[in-house]
Amino acid sequence: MTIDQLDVRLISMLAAEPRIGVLECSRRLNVARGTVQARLDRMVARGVITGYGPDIDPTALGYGVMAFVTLQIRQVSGHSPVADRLALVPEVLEVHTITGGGDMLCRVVARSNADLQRVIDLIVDVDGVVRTSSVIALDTPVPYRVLPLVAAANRGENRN
Amino acid sequence: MTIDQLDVRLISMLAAEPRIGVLECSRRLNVARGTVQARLDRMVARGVITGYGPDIDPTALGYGVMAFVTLQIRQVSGHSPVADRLALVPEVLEVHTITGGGDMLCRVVARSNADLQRVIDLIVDVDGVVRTSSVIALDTPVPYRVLPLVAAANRGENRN
DNA sequence: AAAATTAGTGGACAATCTGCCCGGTCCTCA
DNA sequence: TGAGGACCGGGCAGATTGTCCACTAATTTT
Repeated sequence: MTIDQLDVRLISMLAAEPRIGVLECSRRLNVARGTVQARLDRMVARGVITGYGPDIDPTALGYGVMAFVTLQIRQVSGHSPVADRLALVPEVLEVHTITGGGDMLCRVVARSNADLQRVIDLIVDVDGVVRTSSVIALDTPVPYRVLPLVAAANRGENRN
Repeated sequence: MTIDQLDVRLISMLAAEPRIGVLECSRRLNVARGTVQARLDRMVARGVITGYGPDIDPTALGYGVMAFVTLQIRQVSGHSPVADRLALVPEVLEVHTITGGGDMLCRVVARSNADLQRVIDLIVDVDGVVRTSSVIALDTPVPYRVLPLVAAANRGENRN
């Protein structure tokens, strides 16, 4: 069992209004406060909720350009050393290794298109990176979201 | 001016321990509580902090497979209708329009490789989608993070 | 079938935090 | 020189948190 209906409502509520707090949640959900606390604790313990960190918008920090960069890695070296180096670049927001022999995909941001060139150069300079190919994100019609998934996770698979 | 040193320390602190609260922050930063509250309010108002929502891990929900799908869109239709349809699929976590004539990039998750096929089929079925090409993320050496960027945003550009 | 475990309820407690107000200081800009 | 803006330090009532407790109900184990 992953999560049940109550969990979904709880997460949705917190996602919509993160400031409300446990007590308010219990009131709206018509359950005891201890129940809400226990649910949250359990979800944190199980890794469903990984944190409540503040969400930062890179755009508001002046990083208005986002791009996805695909890296071709020299086969011999392996991924880790490259990933470690990439992690040192602040503009690299995430790195994934992907299917297709020695490739990686990373999301980067930059202050401008010109600045993007600088960031890409930083990446190219990483030892083991053979070639890069980048696409710029022009618009984001669907920003990152998980709520629909949370709801779906419950709808389908849950047996309680 | 975007953010200053105090903002960076504040964000970093909250990111590390989201539960500490305004008062505790003010103590650790050696500033008045009102200052911390004002800083946070300002950053929220400016859009730097977009929220404090709980961070959900799709893996813990049973969605262990992640992939990036590049869509080729029929030129005539435009992006919005396609994006709207994609938004209806819970497994689609985000959608970007990217450079290169009528293309979109989206991140999707699925319960398994077989399930990924189902999700991709859903995407292909969207009217206006001509072709898709997907890469599976095997590993994520650098998970999404913004803190280094926050620190960098301050280091370089700040004038206060 | 009895015992044990688990989840939830309702209540209580002290400690803490929040939102909000104030007066006063310092600094910058017009 | 004045007006703003930012910060400090303090105070206040009200709300919330973490943490206990005893009790019920349902499920699981023995």
